[in-house]
Amino acid sequence: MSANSRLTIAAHALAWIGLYQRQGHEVATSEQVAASANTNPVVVRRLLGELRRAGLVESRRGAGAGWSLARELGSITLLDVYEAVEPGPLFAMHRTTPDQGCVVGHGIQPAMRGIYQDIEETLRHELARVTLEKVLRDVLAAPRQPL
Amino acid sequence: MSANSRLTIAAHALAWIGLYQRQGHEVATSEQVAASANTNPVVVRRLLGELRRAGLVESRRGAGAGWSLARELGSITLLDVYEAVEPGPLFAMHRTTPDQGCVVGHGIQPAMRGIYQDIEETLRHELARVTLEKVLRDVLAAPRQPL
DNA sequence: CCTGTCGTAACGATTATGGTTACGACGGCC
DNA sequence: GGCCGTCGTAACCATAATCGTTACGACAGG
Repeated sequence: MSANSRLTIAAHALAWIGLYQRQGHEVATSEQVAASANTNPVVVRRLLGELRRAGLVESRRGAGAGWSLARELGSITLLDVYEAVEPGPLFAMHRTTPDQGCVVGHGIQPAMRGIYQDIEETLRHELARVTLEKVLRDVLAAPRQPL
Repeated sequence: MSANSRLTIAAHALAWIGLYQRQGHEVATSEQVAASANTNPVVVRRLLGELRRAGLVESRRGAGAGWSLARELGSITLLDVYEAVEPGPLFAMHRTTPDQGCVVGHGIQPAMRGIYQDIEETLRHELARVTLEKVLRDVLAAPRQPL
């Protein structure tokens, strides 16, 4: 499917910022998040920008600038993040219109549209069950490095 | 997500072949299916080849060659087709290893892996609920062209 | 005014998809 | 045995998305 890591990186960023704020800090910088995710600050700023448009985070400019959560981790779900950073549908229709003179060509798109809608609805429901609070909890539950 | 149409075209091909066989024909050619789906015969052959590897269809070569179902439409589910034509996972991890010295960087991948596994399991369950028999039924139920 | 960070444009590398052409392999049929 | 239609598959290209990177203006606090 040529999956992408946008949802993963966005969740990583939110978890990082949430934990950082619980440690008493006001804002986190894209550079800090990028260092943790081992990627480029611009990639982080782009994704956080989409999360800001969705009302999940806020940004401050100027000196001492950075990012902060606009909502509690417990009130943000993976569905919120998914909708913020993943534009299109899960499955695509034909790139060109099927032969409308053929019975199958005529009926296939309405049929698949209905089926895909049900499936995506279920996916959204599953994503909505996972809060970023749970993500951070799972992150912190990972076994420590053995020495 | 840059969704693709592989599942859609594969389902289209199976429905077309199934209906064609119910009309008394032995085999269907990639050219016929491609005409209905309004794409190139090679694209159809490539997808049908993957379905053949999964044991869903059979192909005959030589004169009077073509494709036929290896199973009844009622015993093929969208999950079978999905697994045959969609290689990767739905969501990807980071392209590079996150900073293992950071608590979040260290725990994020195990955490997301578990969450993604649950979600994909639900998706597979939903796909398994839809048989190609139902797809064809929905296709034939599409409203006829009004004149 | 200086400095650190955001915001965003621009570009390139990489990858997946899908369309196309080409051609050998195969197997019924005359 | 040769012909012909179809599969099987390689090769190539166009397109698009993602991700990394560089660059630079905008902004605000000290």
